[in-house]
Amino acid sequence: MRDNYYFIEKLRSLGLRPTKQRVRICKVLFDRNDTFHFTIYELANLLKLKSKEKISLATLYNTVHAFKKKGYLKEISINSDKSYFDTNISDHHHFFNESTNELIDLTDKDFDNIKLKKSLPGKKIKSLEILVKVANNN
Amino acid sequence: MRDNYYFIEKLRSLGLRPTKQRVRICKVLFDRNDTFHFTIYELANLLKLKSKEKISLATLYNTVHAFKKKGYLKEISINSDKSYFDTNISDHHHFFNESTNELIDLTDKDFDNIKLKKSLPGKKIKSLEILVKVANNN
DNA sequence: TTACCTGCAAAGAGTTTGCAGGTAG
DNA sequence: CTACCTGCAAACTCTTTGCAGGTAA
Repeated sequence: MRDNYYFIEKLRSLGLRPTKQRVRICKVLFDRNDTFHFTIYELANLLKLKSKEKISLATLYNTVHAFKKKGYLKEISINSDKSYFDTNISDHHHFFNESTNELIDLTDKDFDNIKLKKSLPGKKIKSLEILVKVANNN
Repeated sequence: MRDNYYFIEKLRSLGLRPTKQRVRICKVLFDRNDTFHFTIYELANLLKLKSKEKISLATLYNTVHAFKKKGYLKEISINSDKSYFDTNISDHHHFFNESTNELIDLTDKDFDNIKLKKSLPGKKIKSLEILVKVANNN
């Protein structure tokens, strides 16, 4: 759907050098219709499926954090032993299935108006995230 | 405010043996007017201030998790390198100050009605937590 | 050529675990 | 007495870092 050139330009526009590792990571993360959630470990596995040329863990961490810093990825606030990232960078919320460790997107439209009536003097609001924990019935 | 006997009974009522370590931990966590947020490391420091008799890290982790399991403590969902716990076990929400790693309570009253309009078939909602990330102006 | 990037291995941080000895009921 | 609890050290998992070699501009 998107060719290497698209991601090379995208990376350049973010101020990141379009190395071949970064382009490969982009293709795994962004060359698809739907956004998705992933851990570094899962990303490493997706990359393995696509190509035998290994990308080192250090590079994965570097790249994912660079993407996050540039706003190309979001990190999700879940208390977990690992970090979860999201290719959906719009303001939105999540279901977290505790039985399966699965994340599902929620949008503002899934809630009646969310309006925070309190503010903290001298502090700026960076984000408002709702996490709805669910578990399988059984 | 609360004596050892209070906590011994409390622990028994939770189905936990009232060992002297657990009673000491209870006094640090619950023998006060206000609830508060803490990490295991901070709890260890609070205990050090109260007494020279050390409680091992393993026991702290065991006890905090036992308390959480029994509903005597809550764990807060923040993406962080460490786990944050809360002696306020009521349903509530948080500001998280990214500049200082400080947590501040929010209640339902600080929001206009929060009403989730979506549900997942076959799944039960366990909690709904809002995390408002803030940063210092400057 | 210069600043940035990659990859390996080692280090680091927080947390969990195995097990021997101790304690509550 | 028996099940549970504590404490130490080692192990584990995820993540970060130092540094040497490589690559983009």
